[in-house]
Amino acid sequence: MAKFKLDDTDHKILDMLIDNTRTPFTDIAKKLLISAGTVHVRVKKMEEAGIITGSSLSLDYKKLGYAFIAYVGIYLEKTSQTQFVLNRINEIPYVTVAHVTTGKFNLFCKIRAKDTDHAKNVIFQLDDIDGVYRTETMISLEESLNDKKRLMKSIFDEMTS
Amino acid sequence: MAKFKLDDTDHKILDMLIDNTRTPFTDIAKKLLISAGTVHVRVKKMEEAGIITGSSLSLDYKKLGYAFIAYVGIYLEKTSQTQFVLNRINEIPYVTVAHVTTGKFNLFCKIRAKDTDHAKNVIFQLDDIDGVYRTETMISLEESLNDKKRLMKSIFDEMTS
DNA sequence: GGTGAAAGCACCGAGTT
DNA sequence: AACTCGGTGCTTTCACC
Repeated sequence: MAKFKLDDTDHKILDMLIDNTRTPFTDIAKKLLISAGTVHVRVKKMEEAGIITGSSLSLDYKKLGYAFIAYVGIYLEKTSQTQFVLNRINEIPYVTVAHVTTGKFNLFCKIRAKDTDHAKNVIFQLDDIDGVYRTETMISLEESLNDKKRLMKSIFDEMTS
Repeated sequence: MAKFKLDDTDHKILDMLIDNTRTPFTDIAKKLLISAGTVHVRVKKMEEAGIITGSSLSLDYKKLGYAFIAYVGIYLEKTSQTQFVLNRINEIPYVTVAHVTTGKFNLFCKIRAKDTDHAKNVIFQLDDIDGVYRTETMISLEESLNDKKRLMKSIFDEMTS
């Protein structure tokens, strides 16, 4: 888990790829005044180092009829059940991410559903897992994703300062 | 925001691209026993319809020294300040996503930081925003992302049933 | 660690069925 | 809507710096 050394060029390559993984390496090369081969080698190295773990499509879930987002906090009967419950949670496809947390809840997850009825169904599934004592739901009325470029820039500035 | 009609072929194309946006269309074509041109046309249509909104790199933030994740619930003095505070929140690069919510909190966000010290700093920034009455933090000890393919499959099964 | 050129493919539009 | 096909341009490798 050691920090990996990224130089200015790596950073600029990531910056151009982060919001469009299909940006041609030739375009990147032109902009950075290096050869396309170099871009290729550097991307490959970042992949091998595990910095770049993959590339994923961004889909508009609203257009697919899945506009409902909620966060569900989960209280367990005993913390020793954490792993078991986490495994059960991850079997539910409508749970997009789950966390083991400190604070109020033992577990915490984000769900994506069609509508309130569907969400109710998912939450009932969560409630029904053995060891779950109680759940608490927060419904998202509006989601605003932050720019990944901004975070990258901060991480990079931090590295080089 | 109407549902878009995706057939089995579209679904299979998305399925192959969702975890690797650089999968060659010729590979997809071979697997689906259609021509690469058809794959191209269908992807383009899904882009035009706004189903596919983009593609993004997945990075290992732990390897970049940003292993700390927390969720912060925000109580406002007045709900009329929601938009103002949301805008301020989105200026902080370490906030990766923010939501307007019902339930306990008025706003809810996810932060990514280097360590507890850094997180403290980010949370103090949130606390300092005009109109924020109080915040409540849940620290993630472990994050487990769910497979996007599984959600896609469920969405698709639902569409065709 | 970078280059530039060359070979191999992929992309993508035009024309056809 | 889907296919084929060809021009264009991207990727990837390799000998060399």
